[in-house]
Amino acid sequence: MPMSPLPLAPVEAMACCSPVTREPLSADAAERIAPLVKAIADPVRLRLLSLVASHADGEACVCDLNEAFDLAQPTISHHLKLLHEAGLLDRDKRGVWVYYRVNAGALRDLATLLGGVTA
Amino acid sequence: MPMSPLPLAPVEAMACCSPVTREPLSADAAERIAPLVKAIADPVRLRLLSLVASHADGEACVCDLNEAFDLAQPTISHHLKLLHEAGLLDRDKRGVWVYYRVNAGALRDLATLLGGVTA
DNA sequence: ACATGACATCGAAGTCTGTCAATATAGATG
DNA sequence: CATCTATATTGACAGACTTCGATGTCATGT
Repeated sequence: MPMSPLPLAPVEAMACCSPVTREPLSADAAERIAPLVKAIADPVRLRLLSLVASHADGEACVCDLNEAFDLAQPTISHHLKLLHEAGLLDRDKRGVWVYYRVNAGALRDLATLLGGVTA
Repeated sequence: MPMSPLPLAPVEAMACCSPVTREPLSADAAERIAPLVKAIADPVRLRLLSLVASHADGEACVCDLNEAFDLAQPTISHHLKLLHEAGLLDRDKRGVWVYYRVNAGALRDLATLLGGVTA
């Protein structure tokens, strides 16, 4: 399938980076940004993101992540999928294992968007 | 009621400010932070926050906000309540009108938390 | 006192979300 | 090929979320 019209990950579709507090967000922009924020609006996904980000080598195997939670494996898999689809986690399959690493740019854009430049 | 044990707005309950990407978030911390993120994980609330923040004098009357949306008044009222309860919007009733303004500190803490210091 | 206008609260309908058990897939190994 | 192991997908269910119309509250004006 050569360059088919894949749905962009939300993070790639962001107008990008003028803080939300600078000028009124258009309805369209809000609709594009909200799913990104929603992706991290869950305690499990926050911890997953945090675990992957702070893991040695900047990546973590699903097997490691599963152990960190008291949840069924499909549940973790589901949350990882959401984070991946939002563009916040990159996926890399090596052999039988799957490694996730954070998309630093995406996370930075998100922080900026939320008024980061207030400093 | 003198200093009764009011439930803290989520933003006041944050351990505060070490970026999510620095070290693994504890389950407790994640449970405290997630509701805050959830508060802005909706297109309408994102726009409300943005409208209030970018409004002249840094505050906006509910009457102004209602007009900006194609939604019923109770719906806007509901979203404003959520933002207020999360500690992101301050509420100030003057006469018949109610004015909301952003809690800049809360928003900044949130941005920092999401890895703002990545720069 | 009564009416009006601004905003909040309530209750209900429909949709979305988080979770699990069961099952599928796909690489490694015997 | 058969099997085991790591991860993903499916289907189902309970609870949470968004929205609305109806109603309540409170300050102001007549």
